[in-house]
Amino acid sequence: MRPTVHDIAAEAGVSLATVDRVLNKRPGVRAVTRDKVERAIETLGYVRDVTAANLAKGRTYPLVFIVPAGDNSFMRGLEVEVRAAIARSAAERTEITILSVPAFNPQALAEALEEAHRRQPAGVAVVAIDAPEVTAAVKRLRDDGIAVVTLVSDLPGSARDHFAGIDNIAAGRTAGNLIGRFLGSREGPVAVLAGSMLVRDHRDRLEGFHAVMRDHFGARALLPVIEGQDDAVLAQKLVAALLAAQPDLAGIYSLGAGNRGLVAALETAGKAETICVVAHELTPYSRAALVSGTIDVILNQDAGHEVRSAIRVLKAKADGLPVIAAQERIRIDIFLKDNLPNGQA
Amino acid sequence: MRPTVHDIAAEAGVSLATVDRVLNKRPGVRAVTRDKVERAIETLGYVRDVTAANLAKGRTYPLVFIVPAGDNSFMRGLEVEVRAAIARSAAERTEITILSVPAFNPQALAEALEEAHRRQPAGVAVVAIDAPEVTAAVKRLRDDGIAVVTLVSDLPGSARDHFAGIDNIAAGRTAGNLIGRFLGSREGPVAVLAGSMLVRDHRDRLEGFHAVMRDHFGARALLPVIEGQDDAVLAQKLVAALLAAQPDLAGIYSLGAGNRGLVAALETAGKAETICVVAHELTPYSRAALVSGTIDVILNQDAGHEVRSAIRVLKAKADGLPVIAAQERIRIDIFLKDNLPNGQA
DNA sequence: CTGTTAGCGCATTCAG
DNA sequence: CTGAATGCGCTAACAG
Repeated sequence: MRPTVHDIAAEAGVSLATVDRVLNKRPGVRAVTRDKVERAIETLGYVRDVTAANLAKGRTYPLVFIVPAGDNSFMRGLEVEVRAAIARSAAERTEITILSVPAFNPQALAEALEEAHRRQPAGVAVVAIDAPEVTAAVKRLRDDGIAVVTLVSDLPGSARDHFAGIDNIAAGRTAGNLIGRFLGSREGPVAVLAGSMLVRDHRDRLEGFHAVMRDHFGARALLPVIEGQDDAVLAQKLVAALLAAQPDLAGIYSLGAGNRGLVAALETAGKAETICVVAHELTPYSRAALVSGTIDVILNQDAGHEVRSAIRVLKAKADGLPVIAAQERIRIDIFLKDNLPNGQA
Repeated sequence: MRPTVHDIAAEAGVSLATVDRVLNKRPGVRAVTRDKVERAIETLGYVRDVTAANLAKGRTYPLVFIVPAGDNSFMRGLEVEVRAAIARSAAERTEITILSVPAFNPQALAEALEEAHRRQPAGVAVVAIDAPEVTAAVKRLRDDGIAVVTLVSDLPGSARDHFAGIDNIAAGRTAGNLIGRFLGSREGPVAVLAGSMLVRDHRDRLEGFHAVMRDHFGARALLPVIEGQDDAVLAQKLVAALLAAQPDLAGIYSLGAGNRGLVAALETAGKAETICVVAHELTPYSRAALVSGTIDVILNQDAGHEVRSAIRVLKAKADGLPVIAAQERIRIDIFLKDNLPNGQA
């Protein structure tokens, strides 16, 4: 049987309360006494039973998640994962509230952060927009002792505690490498379809993509970026125009959402098979297009992992505990039709 | 505050003990009483606090992991993950023993399973070899009420409760698709380096690979499989001979271990840059070769995920609880140099 | 500064 | 068949 607080109390010749005080680094213990207890902890090899501690504390963590509204499938999937986390609230001692905000609207996001602030939660997770008013709102939260984690899209240079998302520069590089190699010696330019340069993740992906294309596939022409606002209808219109204007288009990197529109345009133009397409995020639509062959590769971030990581980090920060960075790293998944998971999405 | 056993006892007008009896489906409760309690549970929306239950029970799960010995980096990484799980034993209420056995030796493995049996654990996780004596030993464990999970390599047709590993046919297909597309119109045959056809995972990968090459890249010549016994020295010798015999070799699919030997042979022959190589398992060696460009793609299974999944399943089976299959699915990771995680491995 | 005591939510004797 | 009482390992008033 592993040692308990009783054992260390006996070993040190003190009471339970004193042991608890040094265990939780609370004041009101003489240095000598503290030493005795710490020695006992050491010699007995005591490790605290966290679940028992939580049971006794009865502590819960009120958290707020701020997620963009709209019909972006990835964001809807993200919200599903947050709701799944809500379903686990009891076991995880969390109380999660979801705040929905219009997409690509810095003003609205800043207001949502204020709303979150008013609720005085232990932490806030937010899909960020890279804008000064957002950075300012995050700072106010932090100044008030509320932990902040950016989710999916980061806010570098802000006071946020942590970013729960993928390395988007690496994602862009991966896309470039795959498109470059898949096209091989085949002729024709490559286009990029983005959502908006207002969000950091899209900017980073573009940067990584351009870097690889420049360094390793310099002969390949790159067309100017198209911004589809992550909107399926707009994306379809823009891509249709692109296909008409560039009959010899060889590849498309779709680094944002709106893949439904992209796929529709490709299929309408009868180009589904011939153009090499690398897209982001595994959703029911993109999945179908991968299986049918319209999309060749999907780069994905696991929204479930991101949400669970954000919660772990938020709880740790709220308790002033350190975070094991390596454990919280979100991986860039690569899916071909052959390694598609059978499950959800 | 969420309802507790006390609340439901009060609501149903019975004692705690009775509530506990129906909660844990123990006998000795009249149907009427049981109904009353179940109704109370329903109306109050009670959900049991598992951590408190575990605390009260003080139950632990003795588990045995059987892992092949030798200098196979992947297996050593797997063992590291099992040791990490041992470090978490306190929190997870497990007591894990590791048994080491010579690789590719069905006889030795069957004996290790007997040794595990003697310890009377709640469950056994085993990297299987597809052989009758192993299947028989697994059956004896199961007949004795001990849960069995195969790890990494499965034992289809046996009595094992679950397989914690990837879909190796899909992995082989993925490898075929990537090699086929990367080579494009380039001429030259493709070779396959395996460990041993004695283990199911290698056989499955080969099957998937052949299927895709046949169906989608029919023009590409496939050389007979080379078996390197997952041994670096042997693999190096065999690959060196292959390179000498096939000067126009275009690609290699390394579906087992022994990548150190493969890489050494390629670099010695000065073919590191020119031949397209797809290999399995991210280890320090394969990682370095991916970064240097000798290996083009690494397919990986996350040993940490596999170990954690095996433990979850073993505990659930030991308690007679169902397993959520989708949640325990192990994904096939694809790594290019661009999306390599910075962490371990 | 230190000790006593009473729970947290649940499981389990042991009586009745 | 059912209930009262006790304890799991830890925390938190409240006394001293």
